[in-house]
Amino acid sequence: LRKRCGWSEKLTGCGFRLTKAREVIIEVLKNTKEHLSAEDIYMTMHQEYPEIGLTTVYRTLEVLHSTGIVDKFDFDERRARFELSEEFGSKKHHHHLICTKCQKIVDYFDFMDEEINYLEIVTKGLSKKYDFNIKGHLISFHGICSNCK
Amino acid sequence: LRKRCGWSEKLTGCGFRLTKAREVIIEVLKNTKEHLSAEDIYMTMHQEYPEIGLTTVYRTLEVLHSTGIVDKFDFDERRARFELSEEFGSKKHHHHLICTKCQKIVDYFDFMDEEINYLEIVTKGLSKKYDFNIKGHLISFHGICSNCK
DNA sequence: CTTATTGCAAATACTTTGCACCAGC
DNA sequence: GCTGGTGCAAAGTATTTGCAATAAG
Repeated sequence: LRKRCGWSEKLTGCGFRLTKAREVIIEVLKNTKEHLSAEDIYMTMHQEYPEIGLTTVYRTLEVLHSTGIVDKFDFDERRARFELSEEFGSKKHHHHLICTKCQKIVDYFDFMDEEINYLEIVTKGLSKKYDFNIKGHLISFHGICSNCK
Repeated sequence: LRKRCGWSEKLTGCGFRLTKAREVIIEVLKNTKEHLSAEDIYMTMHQEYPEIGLTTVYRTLEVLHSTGIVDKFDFDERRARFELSEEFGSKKHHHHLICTKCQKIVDYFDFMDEEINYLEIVTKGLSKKYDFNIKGHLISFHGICSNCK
């Protein structure tokens, strides 16, 4: 029987303190469907919480990432992008479809049966073969979107 | 009937010139199994070709990437990494297994049947559903490797 | 009261740009 | 010879770090 924990329990459980900045940043991530950069997050909160600096945003994201509360993505850009992990966000697990021309990113959630089947089998196979404790995966397809064709 | 072209034909075909720097950089990429960063490449050539600067390496990689001769990867690092694309390199297409602790990257080539089957079907399905012209994919699993467990 | 957390400024790391010169074709 | 390619130095951008002040538990 596993207790269902919120992000605050997870943070305190890992020895981190609950602070305004952390609360606000999680709130921002909860209220978007986008993959936000550190600066996006900073800009969003800055009106209402001008006392929270960009450095804190970076440091908070690092903490939230290390505890598994947010996922971090490196698309083919310079900056990293973040979103709440499946466990804590409203967003279900998804894969990406990236346009290499306009950089638009489409999230898709509606997996085909083959996709689910594949992941299960291959995760198991790889874990065994390479003696890895696999925690997750990142799948993205790239190409040219309808607008850019 | 499509003519099979080497990288030099591809470059000139796209209106780029053949230069020493481009030749040497491709040579470096051919002689490694690793995913090299721009600086890795620069360091490797620097002994023998001290007249080629880091800037040129960056600019060349940009050209080679834009023409599809090299693939560019953003792992969970600050720097980008490069390798010859399947068409021009000796390395077959592969997926990645990344240790989130020590950052070790394992390439795996030995796909299970499910993996190949999956990719074919899902690529087709997504192309149609999202009206994308899909050129490729990037698949990585992450977790803890045997050493770090 | 103890120690993690923060803001600011400065530092870092990687990458890009401006410009004058050089080299493919 | 025309135009793209290059080296160098300088600028740019995302991110990290040092440090003294502050706040969480």
